[in-house]
Amino acid sequence: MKRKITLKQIAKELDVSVSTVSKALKDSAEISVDTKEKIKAFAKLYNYKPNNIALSLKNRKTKTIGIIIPEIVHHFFTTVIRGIEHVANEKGYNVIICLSNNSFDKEVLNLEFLANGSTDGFIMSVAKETQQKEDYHHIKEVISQGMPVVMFDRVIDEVICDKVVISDKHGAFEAVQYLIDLQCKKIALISTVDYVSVGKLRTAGYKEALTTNDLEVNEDLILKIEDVDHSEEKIEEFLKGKDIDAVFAVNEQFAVNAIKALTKLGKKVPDDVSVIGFTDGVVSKSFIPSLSTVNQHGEDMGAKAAHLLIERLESETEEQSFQTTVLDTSLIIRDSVKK
Amino acid sequence: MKRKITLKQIAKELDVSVSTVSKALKDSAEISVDTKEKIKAFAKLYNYKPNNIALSLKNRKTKTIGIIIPEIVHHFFTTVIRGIEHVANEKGYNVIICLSNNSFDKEVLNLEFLANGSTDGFIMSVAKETQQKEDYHHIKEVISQGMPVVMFDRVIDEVICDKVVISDKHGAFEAVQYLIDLQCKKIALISTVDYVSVGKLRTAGYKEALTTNDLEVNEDLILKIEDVDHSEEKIEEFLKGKDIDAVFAVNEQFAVNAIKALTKLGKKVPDDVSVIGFTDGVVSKSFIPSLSTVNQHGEDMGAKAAHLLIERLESETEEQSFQTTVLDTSLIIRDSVKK
DNA sequence: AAAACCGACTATAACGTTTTCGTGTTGAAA
DNA sequence: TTTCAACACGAAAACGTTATAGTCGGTTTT
Repeated sequence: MKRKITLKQIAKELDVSVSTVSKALKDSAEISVDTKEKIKAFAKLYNYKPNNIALSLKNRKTKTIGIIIPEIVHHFFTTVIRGIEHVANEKGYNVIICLSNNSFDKEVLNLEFLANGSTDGFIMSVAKETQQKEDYHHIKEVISQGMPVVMFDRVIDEVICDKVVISDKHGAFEAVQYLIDLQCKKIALISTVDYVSVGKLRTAGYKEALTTNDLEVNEDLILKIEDVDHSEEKIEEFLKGKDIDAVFAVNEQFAVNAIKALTKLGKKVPDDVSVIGFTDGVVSKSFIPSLSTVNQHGEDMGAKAAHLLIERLESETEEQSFQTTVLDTSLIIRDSVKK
Repeated sequence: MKRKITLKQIAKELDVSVSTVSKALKDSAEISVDTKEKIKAFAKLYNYKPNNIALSLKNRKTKTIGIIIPEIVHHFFTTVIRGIEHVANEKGYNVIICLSNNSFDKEVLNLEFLANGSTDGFIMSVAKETQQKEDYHHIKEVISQGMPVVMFDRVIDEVICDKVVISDKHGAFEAVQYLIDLQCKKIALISTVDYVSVGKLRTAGYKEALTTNDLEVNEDLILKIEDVDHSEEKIEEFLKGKDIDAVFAVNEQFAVNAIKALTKLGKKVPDDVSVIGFTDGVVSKSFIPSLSTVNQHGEDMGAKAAHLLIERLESETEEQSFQTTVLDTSLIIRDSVKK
């Protein structure tokens, strides 16, 4: 087993100083052509590559981006990661991914740990529990230490940093407007509890669409789900006996479960009830009927977040103005709505 | 903006040496109680945390694991990541994830880069292109440099290292056996091209189940798909006019597409044709009819891989015996097969 | 009272780089 | 011959730690 070779070892072998080796490999003009060639050849032979850790320590930058997300087994988040990873790689950065599992404590731990030299900045979507607790000291802390943070999707108004979001409210508005244009009048909403920022915003969009069209907001037609795991029963129970002609759900799973429940209850989708979901995942395309959804363009979101972060990392000036980029959603109409 | 504080700064402030500070914070007996308390209080006040990079350089270990996978927007791989992340975290390791996007070149780059000090070892599933090229020098290279590598799912026999796989062949065998037990006699197989190791193994399991039960292997009933993106049309074309009573597909997508195609062709699933897929993802549960699948237990796989890697990282002795762990699959029977 | 010991520190080296600032040897200009 | 660049290289510091090996004043041992 050959260990990785270092400058020092090369220097010793060739009987020159470490500085000479370093300079030679950087093709410095200070070193004679002969020596340079000799050193380069030797380095190539032994496959010398500078040690990243040593470089990180010296340069005080790691060229890695920390990503902290609540969940990894999650289609949307993975598309965001793909977007981040793509531009990060293009710009010579690596990504190190930590999962909060929606736990506040784990988010704090991850952030603190990565902030101690492991990364140059963060891209994160905060944990559900964090949003619930409304405790953001850990994020503010790393920001105050000079680490740039870019938040996406689940962002915190109170924390001042760059953000990338979609127009949740507007996306929901458009979806509901589409349903209204189909002559739907009794549109149910299946949402999450309000402390999840996106749930709240999408609910707002739903309500706005109704009132804009002079339809009444009927709280009986709104279901807020706390526990995703038992959503299926909850949704079925909720829809039972309800007189509705459309359902707008704030995520893919809820939409699918709604269709299942409706089918069970003897209603046909899309003939009796039209359904639109949020977030375009694998299920939407495959499902029968294929699901109409609000596409969040996760990959674009990740790419934008990465650009924002890297720009900040590489700008000399300590810009104090932060921006919130709002990405458009797009409505994908498939078979779950009337034609 | 307060920068992160260092030992040196603390030492200067309190007018002691750096060593004293270091020792005090480690609660060394060499330092008087008074001094220790003073230093600890100060460190706490300024929220001192040792710099990971410096520690990594000093200790020659980074306490991070590199994960290299072909794709991130992929249910199975994310479950594996979750498994890895879980045990890694438990053992005080971080994970840094790189995507090969199924490209050989990118896999090489990632591996080379991470091997230069960034990680202590690797957990990887090789890129499709790598399997096709059969060029594994990059993996052998890092192994020969003393970096432990654990391969999972798509493993390479030719590379000597720890491996975690599922019993692809046996899983396929069981699924097909199940179909045979249902009295199915004309079972089609939808697989991938042979250079993808898992496709090959699952095909072998399919064939073995047939021959064990004295059924003939009919190559006309076997479809090998190269390009996943256009699988839907390919599958429809393949199934058209075929007289079959069951389909076994080597992944979730193929199974779903098969059901769709069958439905289009006027056949009922499961009444006319039973379908079993491989890999239990989100679609399987949601789909109507819900899909029977061979569950791969991705999370267990990740956990096992992480355990293997960490064990090797932390064992003093340079063990030369490598093990291949074969995890059992389990057949999940849902509505896509006859009862 | 000399020798040994002890308590409480400090200095130094090391991990692998890069970079700034020397320094000794040429060859040429003065 | 002296002076001075130019050249080719080396020494040392720095990034932030930790571990090993001092150091030094004071107390115990005999």
